[in-house]
Amino acid sequence: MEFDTSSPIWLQLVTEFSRRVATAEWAAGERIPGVRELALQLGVNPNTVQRALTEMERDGLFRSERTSGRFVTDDSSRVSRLRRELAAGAADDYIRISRGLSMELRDATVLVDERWNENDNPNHDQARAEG
Amino acid sequence: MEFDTSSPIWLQLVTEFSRRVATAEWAAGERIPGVRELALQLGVNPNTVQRALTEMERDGLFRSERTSGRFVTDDSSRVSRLRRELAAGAADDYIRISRGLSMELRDATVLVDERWNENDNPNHDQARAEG
DNA sequence: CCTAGTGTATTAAGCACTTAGTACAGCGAT
DNA sequence: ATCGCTGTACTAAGTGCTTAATACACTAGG
Repeated sequence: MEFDTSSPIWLQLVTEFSRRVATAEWAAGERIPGVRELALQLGVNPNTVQRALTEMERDGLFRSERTSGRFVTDDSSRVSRLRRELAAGAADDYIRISRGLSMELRDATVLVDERWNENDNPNHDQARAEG
Repeated sequence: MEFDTSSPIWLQLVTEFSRRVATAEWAAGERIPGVRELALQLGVNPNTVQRALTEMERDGLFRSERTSGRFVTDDSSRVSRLRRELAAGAADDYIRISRGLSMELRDATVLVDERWNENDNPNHDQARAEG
């Protein structure tokens, strides 16, 4: 997996793991790979994976059984709440930036409409102000 | 100004200064405050402001005259390009996350519609997965 | 019993970011 | 000439992130 140097890797792992839980790629009640294996797959240090998972455990997304592994919470309502929060958070971020640019609601939704299908190609133009 | 501890302050300054240029809060050709005054207003170190402005200068957003100050570029097409890039970048981020959650285009646009007006209140619920 | 695999904890090193403090060159106004 | 303001540069200290390398307690399987 590719990581951005502009924010801590453990935070990016929280985002990725949250996505996996929210989409049931890691289903409720299921055991997830160990910290060492995840670290191998993701190309990071086990300590960094541990950091991310510990934070998420505080939020009730996982429970860890000290010798048999780590499991996604059984509470499926917790999972659907996570999914709603992730979507709402992304929308709010977009809204905040759009309003910061003095855009109108219609401009913001039209822009998403226009760009939705162009984002199939992973090599798409990703120019930013910070280049 | 409030800063997030999860990414470098100088990067957050690039975002904020870009917004100011894109909205003509800092108009094309206009002189902007010095690094020391900006640092005072923003509550950060002058070196951190310097770092952000130097990066943006590389992108042609500013020119600095060593003794009289720093000025927004006169090239208004450069400014409008910046504005388009900021909006498109925000939309692409939102699209990427939405698709990562297996959402449909209609769900994504409806969510922005629903949340647009609620984001007037700055004390709005900002719950995230990472707590 | 013994081995392998869990989560967890600790230490040391390197790196980037942030800050405070200081300094210098150049220009304009007095 | 002097003072004040500019951008710019440098050092030192502190902090957090990341990694490597161990180590420990516990349990399931052989």
